[in-house]
Parts: sequence; C-alpha cells; structure tokens
Amino acid sequence: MSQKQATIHDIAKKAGVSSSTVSRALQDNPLINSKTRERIQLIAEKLNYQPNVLAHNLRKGRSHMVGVLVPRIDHHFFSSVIGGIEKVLNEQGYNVLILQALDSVSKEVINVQSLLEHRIAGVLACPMALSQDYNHYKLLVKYDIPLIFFDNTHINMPVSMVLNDDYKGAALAAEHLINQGCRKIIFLAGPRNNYIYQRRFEGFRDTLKKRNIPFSDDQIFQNESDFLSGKDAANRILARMPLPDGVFSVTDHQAIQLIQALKIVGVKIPQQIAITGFSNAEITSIIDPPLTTIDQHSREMGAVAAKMLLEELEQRKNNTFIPKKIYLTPELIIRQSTLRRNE
Amino acid sequence: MSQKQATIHDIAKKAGVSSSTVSRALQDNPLINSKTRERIQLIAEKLNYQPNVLAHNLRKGRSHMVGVLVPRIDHHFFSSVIGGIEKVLNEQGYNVLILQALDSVSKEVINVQSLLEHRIAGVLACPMALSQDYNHYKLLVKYDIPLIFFDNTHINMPVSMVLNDDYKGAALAAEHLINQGCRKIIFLAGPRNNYIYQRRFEGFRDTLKKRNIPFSDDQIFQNESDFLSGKDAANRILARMPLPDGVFSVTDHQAIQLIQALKIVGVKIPQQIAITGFSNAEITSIIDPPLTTIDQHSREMGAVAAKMLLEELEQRKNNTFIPKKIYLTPELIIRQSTLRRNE
DNA sequence: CTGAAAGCGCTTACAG
DNA sequence: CTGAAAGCGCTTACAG
Repeated sequence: MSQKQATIHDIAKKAGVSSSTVSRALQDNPLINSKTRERIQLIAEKLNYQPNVLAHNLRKGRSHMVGVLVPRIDHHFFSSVIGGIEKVLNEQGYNVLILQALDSVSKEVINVQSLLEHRIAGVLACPMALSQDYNHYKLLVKYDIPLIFFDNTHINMPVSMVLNDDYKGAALAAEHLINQGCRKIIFLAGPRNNYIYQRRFEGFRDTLKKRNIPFSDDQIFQNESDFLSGKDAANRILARMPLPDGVFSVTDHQAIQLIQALKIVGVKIPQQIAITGFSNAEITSIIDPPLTTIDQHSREMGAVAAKMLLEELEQRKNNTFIPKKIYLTPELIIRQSTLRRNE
Repeated sequence: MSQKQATIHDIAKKAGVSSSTVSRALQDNPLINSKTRERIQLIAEKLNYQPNVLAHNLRKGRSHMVGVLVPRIDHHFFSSVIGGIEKVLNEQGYNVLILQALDSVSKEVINVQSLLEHRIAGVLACPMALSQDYNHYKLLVKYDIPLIFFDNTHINMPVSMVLNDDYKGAALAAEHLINQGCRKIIFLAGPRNNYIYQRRFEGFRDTLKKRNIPFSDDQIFQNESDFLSGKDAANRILARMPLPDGVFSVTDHQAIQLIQALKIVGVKIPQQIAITGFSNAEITSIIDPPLTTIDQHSREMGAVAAKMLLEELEQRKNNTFIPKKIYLTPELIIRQSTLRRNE
C-alpha cells in the first residue's frame, strides 16, 4: 500500500548500473549509450520517479525557488502582481515562495530570514511603506542574493526596482479633473512618510500649478499615519461653502467610501463634485457611478519584476550586473465619476 | 563584500569544537555544557547563521513545507482562504508553497508533481471542478502524503475535506426570497458537472418544493460548460411575461452583471425582481443596490483545512488517522437587492 | 559532555 | 561509455 518515493539508487539497482549512470541518463547526458539511457528512463517512469529537489539543490548550491514578499496576499493588486510573476518564472522552471508581512515589520524580517534559510535564488519584494529599518534587505545584498523591489522601495538601496510612475499617474488624473472644469480640488491624502503617496501629491500639485489652478494647504485632507475615511472626508467637504468641485483621492478605497457618503446626502457626482481614485481596483468599474481611476498594470509589473530577476541572475554570472530602475507608465481610466463634458 | 552564508562547519571552526557539538548546541540539546552552548550560540549569531533548510530536511526525510493548490490566486475567495491557511501553519513553523492551476488540468498535474519533488509534508488542495481525472491526487495518497481538500472535492477519494454546506446556503437564500414574496424564481445556474453548483441547485429546488412554490425546468437558465453571462440572463428574463419576481444566482459575479443589465432597462430591484448572489465577494456590499448573498467564511475554511492537516500529521504517527469531512455552515447576508419587506 | 563516522539523495571531477 | 569516490550541510546513533 504505502510506499516510498523512488530514488536514483532504486533505479540503479533495477537497471543494474551505477547511480552515476542513472543520474547522467536522466539528464540526457549524451555520453551515455542511448540504449542504456532509454532503458533507464523507462524504469524511472515505471517507478514514478520524482527527483528530490532538496538533494539536487543542496548539491548544486542554490535552489530554483524565488521568494516573493508582499504586504498581503488578499489584496487584488498583489495577487495580480504575483500572477504576473509566476507566469514568467514558472516558464523558466522556478517555483515561487510567497510570504506576507501583514503590516508587521517583524514579520517582514522573519520572512526574509525564512527565505535565507531556504537558500532561495532571488527575492522579489514589495517592502513595507513606513519601515525605516531595512537591515534585513541589506542581508540579502550582502549574500549576493538578487533582490528586486516592486511597487514600493527603499529608495537608497542599490537594487533594481520596478515602480509605478506615480507622479505621472497623478498628473494624468489632475489634468483630467481640470479639463472637466474643476477649479477647487481637494487632495485626499494617504499616510505621511509614504513615498508612493508623496509622489502622487507632487504630480497633483505640480499639474495644478502648471495650469494655474489655485491650491492651498487647506485643500489637503490628511491623517497622520493612517487614511482618512471617506466618510470623514465627506463631512469635511460638506462643511466647505462653496463646495469643492473635484476630489483627487490617492486610493480607490477612499474614493468609493466618499462617493457612498456623498450620495446619501444627495450630492450629485460628477455634476457637483467630480472624483478620481487610484489603482483601478475591480470594484471601480462596478460601483455607481463607475470611478475614474489610474490603472497600474499590476500583472505587467509582476512580469517585469520577474524578468529583471532572471536578467540579474544571468548578469551576475559575468559580473555585468548594474541595478536598474524601471518606471511603468500608468493609464488614466475615464469613467462616469468625472465625466461632466467630453474631453 | 560579497559573502557566503555561514554553515555549522564555520561555527565549529571558530568555536574550536566539532560540528556535532554545534548542531546539538543550536538545538538546545541539554547534553551540551551550558557554557559551550552559549558560546556557540553567540558565535552563530555573530556569523548571522541561517540553518540550511534544504540540508536539514534532506537529512530528516521530509520538509516543513506544505503545498497549497488553488485554481487561481487572484480571486479574493482563494487568497482569503490562503490567508487563513498561512496564519495557522506559520505558527507551527511550516512554510507554504502556493501553486495555481489556472484552469488547466495539465498544470494541476504538473503542480502536484512539483510538490512531490519538493518532498512536501502535506497538501491542501481545491481541485479543479470538472476534472474527472485525479490520478495525480492518488499519487499523493500512495506516498502517504497527507492531502486535504477544501471548497471542492473528488468526492470518492479517501481524504479529509472541508466543504461549504452549499445545500444549506442555497436553502437559506431560497427561503429568504420566498419570505420576501417571490413566487416565480429563476435559477441562474453554473456549468454542469460541477458538484458545488449541483448542490446549490438541490438546496434551492428542495426549498421551493417544501414551501409549495411552483418551479419547472424552464426556470433554469444554464449554459452547458460555462456560465451564462448576466447580460444574456437579463435578455432571457425580459422575454418572459409576466416578469419573474426573483433570481437566485449561483455566483455573485453573474448576479452583479444581471443587476447592471436590468438597471439599464429600468427594471426596479428589488421591487420588481429580487436577486441573490453567492459568495459574499467584496464588491457585493458596494454596488447599488448592495447584493444579498451567502458568506462562505473563506478565511475560516483555510484555517480549518490547515488544522485538519496538522491533526492528520499527528495521527499518522500512531496510525490513528481516519479521513474526516467537515461542513462549514454558510451565512445569509441580507442586503438591499432583496429587501422588499421586513422578514 | 564531546567527537568521529555514516548517511539523507543527489551530482560531477576523476579514472579507466 | 561507465563507475567509485567525494561532497553539498545537516543530524544522530555509537563510542568514549
């Protein structure tokens, strides 16, 4: 009934040859007599042989496993990035070990530790936004393990990264709001100290300036280290007279909450207030009104990060590796929540 | 600059003892003199020692890696199940290797193969719905590798499983529609040959019968091996005079599409037609009107499956293992899409 | 309390 | 074309 998985040794015994020969035959080594080779491969198949990856990798010095570090797996953005990563990496025979940080820096440290213990071939990581502490990532660099940051980054580390051009994305959204006639636009901010949201702010602010739209600090709605809820944002908006005519939200989530809250009190969207989100979450196309937002090409981001890793692995062999930054250009998705006129 | 990860051998050399002693010291083996032990542990820390899991597992005969097989990772239901799995398993020192089948039976086979090659400690799998072919799963059983099915199953395999009580869930939704005054209810079906959707149908049909609500086959809207789009469903509904007054959809997705399509032609929901979905997807609470649906406790399903695996690993040691089935009771989430009166 | 030796399952330089 | 031997990094039964 119960059975052990066959080894090279088992095959060798059955075939009446040495383990060396079996090992070579299974690698299609041309040195081996083709008849012996075929005989061995047949036996391997009959025994349902699965090579022991642990032993293989131990001998070879490094595994074909790539670590992926994400804040959490159950956010569509990340599971979609992972989809792109797996597509590229599986084709090259790599497996992917996914670990979540779940908003805990110490968990992030443990995860890196765990990857080191697995002697992974490389790491793709979206580092935690607020963490100032990245010695664990430095450890990877120290051991020459290729590390690629995606989506977020510790900007000063000498590693390759693929980022969203958040400045550009924000500029697109701001531009669009202005073209729709908005002149008093609220900036619904994310937590401070977050590089991504900072860049979105800059893209937004610079665009307004360029177009000569007035903007002052009291149009920034922000919590210290957290998101302002859409509901609270709605209250602050409704307290302004005259009402603002546009809102730029750094996340879809806030924007959607805001829409719900404003609809309840009868504010017409987009006629009275036009609203943009950021990320093109699945829901944005389904809510009423559908939300204008910025698509970040998440799947492609994963694919690009994976390709960078493969490239780096190659380049390290001949010492030609130099860290590289790639910015993906985001895309403005125009929907009802801003459409007051045709652009 | 660049550096190799330290080994037990390295530590031994620095400490002037044998590798055996180091290995024991790091395991807190009480045989080792406490002074030597502390000295060794200090050196290990200084060298930033990470045990080589590959070597460790090879020697021990099996790894601390658990394989998780899902149809796809970028569906919220699955990433949420995975969240539950990781929570339980990580606490016990297990890592999780996640693989996606992506609607391809051959990929599913490859994935099992890959897990076998990694000598994983156990497998948690949501098998593909339609696949009649499950020899790859039998292989796991043959090699005594604990296998737990979740959400879906090959019903005749002698393995433990945690399933949603779909019959009950469907009964709850049907009951609710009837209580809201629906008397002519359309069943929006999933692909044939799918055990899950079959059970939902039975729960639905039996409830109508019990409550003496008429139901005939022409109230079943179905495609052969695929989902009927919400839009097509809407067309078929609108062709009926008088209009049906309720729709039971086996998925949230179809239900949402249907709502969008019906809203466009001015059908009032829930006043003219009440609609229920199934799964409690994130969007269901956000669309207009919010969708009444069935919550499947996805996170808990993952946690339960993981616990079953740990239990099985224990029980196999003393040969006390017997496969077990657990049904999770789903929950009716009542929202606007059906609320025509107070229940 | 500590060490030398063997072995987990593979691969590969070396010898023939 | 094939095999014996060594070694990847660990653990553990055995001996002292």
